[in-house]
Amino acid sequence: MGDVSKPEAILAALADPTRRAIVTRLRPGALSVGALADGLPVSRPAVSQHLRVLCDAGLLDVHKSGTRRLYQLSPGGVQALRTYLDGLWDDALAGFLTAAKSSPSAKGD
Amino acid sequence: MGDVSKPEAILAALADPTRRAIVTRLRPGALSVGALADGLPVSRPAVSQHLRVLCDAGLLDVHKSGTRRLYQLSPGGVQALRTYLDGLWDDALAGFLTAAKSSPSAKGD
DNA sequence: GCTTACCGTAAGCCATGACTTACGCAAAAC
DNA sequence: GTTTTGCGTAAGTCATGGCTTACGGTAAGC
Repeated sequence: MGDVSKPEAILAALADPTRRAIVTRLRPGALSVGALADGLPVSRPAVSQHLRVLCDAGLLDVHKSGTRRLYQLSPGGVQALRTYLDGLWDDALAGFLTAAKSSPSAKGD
Repeated sequence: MGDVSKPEAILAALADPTRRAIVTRLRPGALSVGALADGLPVSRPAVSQHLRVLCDAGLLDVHKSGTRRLYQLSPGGVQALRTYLDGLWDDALAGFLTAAKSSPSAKGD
């Protein structure tokens, strides 16, 4: 489904505080929608909508268990963002080192 | 200034497409506000506002050079988000492995 | 000193999206 | 078969925030 996990979608998904709270609550393990909503300050339908966004971004995985749906973190989505940040980190560090050379700043070079 | 670089602020900052475009344009090296806005489909003040958000999140560093201000990527901000994702990845993988054991899935085990 | 270049800030407008209630559907319980 | 539980979807409301134009302020150029 949403296994492409583009960094843009993941960043957009993790931008919302409620969605980050959902992700945090899912870190210990999978939870049903009701259990998830029970510890959040929003209604259950709101949680469902957020879960859709998170799943669509590839951050969550869902599997049906009887009448309930268990949501859990998907390593693939997290990995996609990590890869993006690795490249960004590389460029940021290179730029930092370049700037360090250009600016004396009396640090001893 | 914003060297604390909380993951929440960084995620919120990187959620906007324009701000991601700014970050992308800064990957090769530092740029002034005018040069930055010149390659973006928004006005210069809009870029200034985005730069403020990015700086506040700890993702960008600024240093004055005459009448212009050079903005560049800050490794610290990127690192903060990487650290957050490392922990998230750890939990996601653990949950994935636990689920793999619980669900036979008739894949050969 | 005056002009020009470069930039940040303020005020206002408008679209995106997060939340709510109401509804419909599927699977378990009995 | 009927009821109950658990969940997703639809429609509508309202706040957040991204964009614009207008303005003020500082450093270089002449």
